[in-house]
Amino acid sequence: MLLVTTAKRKRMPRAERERQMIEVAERVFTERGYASASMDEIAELVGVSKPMLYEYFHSKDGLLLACIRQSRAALREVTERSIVGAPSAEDALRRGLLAFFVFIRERREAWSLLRHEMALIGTPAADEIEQTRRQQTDLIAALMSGYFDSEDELRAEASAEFVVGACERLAIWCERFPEVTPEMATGYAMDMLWSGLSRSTR
Amino acid sequence: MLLVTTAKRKRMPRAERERQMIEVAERVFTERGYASASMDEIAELVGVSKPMLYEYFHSKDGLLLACIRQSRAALREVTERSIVGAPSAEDALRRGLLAFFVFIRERREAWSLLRHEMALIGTPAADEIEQTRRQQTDLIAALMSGYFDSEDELRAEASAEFVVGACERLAIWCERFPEVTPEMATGYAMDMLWSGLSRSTR
DNA sequence: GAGTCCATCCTACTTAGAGTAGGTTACTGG
DNA sequence: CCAGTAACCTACTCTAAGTAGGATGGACTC
Repeated sequence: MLLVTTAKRKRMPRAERERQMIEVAERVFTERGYASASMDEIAELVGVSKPMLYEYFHSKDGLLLACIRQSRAALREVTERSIVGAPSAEDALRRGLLAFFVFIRERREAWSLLRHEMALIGTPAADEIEQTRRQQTDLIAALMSGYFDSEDELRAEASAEFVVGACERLAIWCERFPEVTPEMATGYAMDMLWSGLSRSTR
Repeated sequence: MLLVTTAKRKRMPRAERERQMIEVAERVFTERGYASASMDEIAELVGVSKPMLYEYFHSKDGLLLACIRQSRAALREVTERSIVGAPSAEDALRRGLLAFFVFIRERREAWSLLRHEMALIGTPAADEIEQTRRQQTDLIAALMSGYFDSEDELRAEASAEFVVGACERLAIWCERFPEVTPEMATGYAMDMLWSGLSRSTR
């Protein structure tokens, strides 16, 4: 008998196994990076054979996509909750930003995963990725729409992309400076977004 | 004799061959995407054998990196030239933005390549990538420094990242709308950056 | 022209890892 | 107790990254 203390590998219902696989994959993708992560390793860590991964997620891209979808959903949830009941538009913006910068600090793996999206450009999953991203920008675009003529929808959408891109990049930058708190980051972003550069015309 | 009309494959000095390889690789990476592009194919299109690619660029990552470096340099050159002699800071900003949005429309391949950067996170080349990116933000940061207390260097740097991220994302968005001219994109970005959202406090 | 040196270039491999064919076993409801 | 099926496995194939070791054009001496 080789198995000594190892609890005998049990069968599991699909849903549960799926959750488990995503959990492990999230960790491995984050640690090794998408390209260097191997399906064999993930399978082994889950305690299951490789074909199971393919049965459930169809491809390596598919597995990454599932992880990303989950992280996006979590991020969206957090930001959405943060802005309900904000007394003003300015306040809603500030709260949303803070929620975001807190998220990227506390849910490291989730955020790291979202940065791997780009690994999928040029693959069939690219469209799906665009969808998950839209989730984010649509929320912002809705908030934005109050600021522009309702006809100029293009501008509202552009502005939403602008904000999302700005904050994502700022978030990546923050990782290099642990002393930059979510509050500080929010401050930087808020000043830029709300007041713009013209304020200090000296 | 198998070679009929094919001009006999000539030997070339290293520098020239290198340029040729980068040129081909740029095209292939852009068309197929980084992951789906194969070194064999690139080698064949160059008219050379695979070990030559490795001799010159050491790895697939290395080849991509070389392409990216070149594109970044081109982008930097264009934006830098555009702002010399601008009469005001506002004008410098506008000119720089316009130059950028023109670049991404006219130099499709170069720009597409820059979007593939993320494919390298988690690889040894990641640091180098960060360097090429810094090129861009440093330029902006220098412009920015005039707007903030000289002590608050952190804020200047953050703002530079903010601007770069915002514009990159906006540029990606533009690709989906051919009717959005570089001038319009510049307008959107300029309004957000210069005036901010507070202007329309209704 | 004949010899020699080295940078350019090649053929022919190894290896890692994505993805698959086809069969086996544990649980579930009758 | 006996299907029937969902969960699972072993043992492959195949593509593409990366490499070992050798061949060759051509520039430069003598």
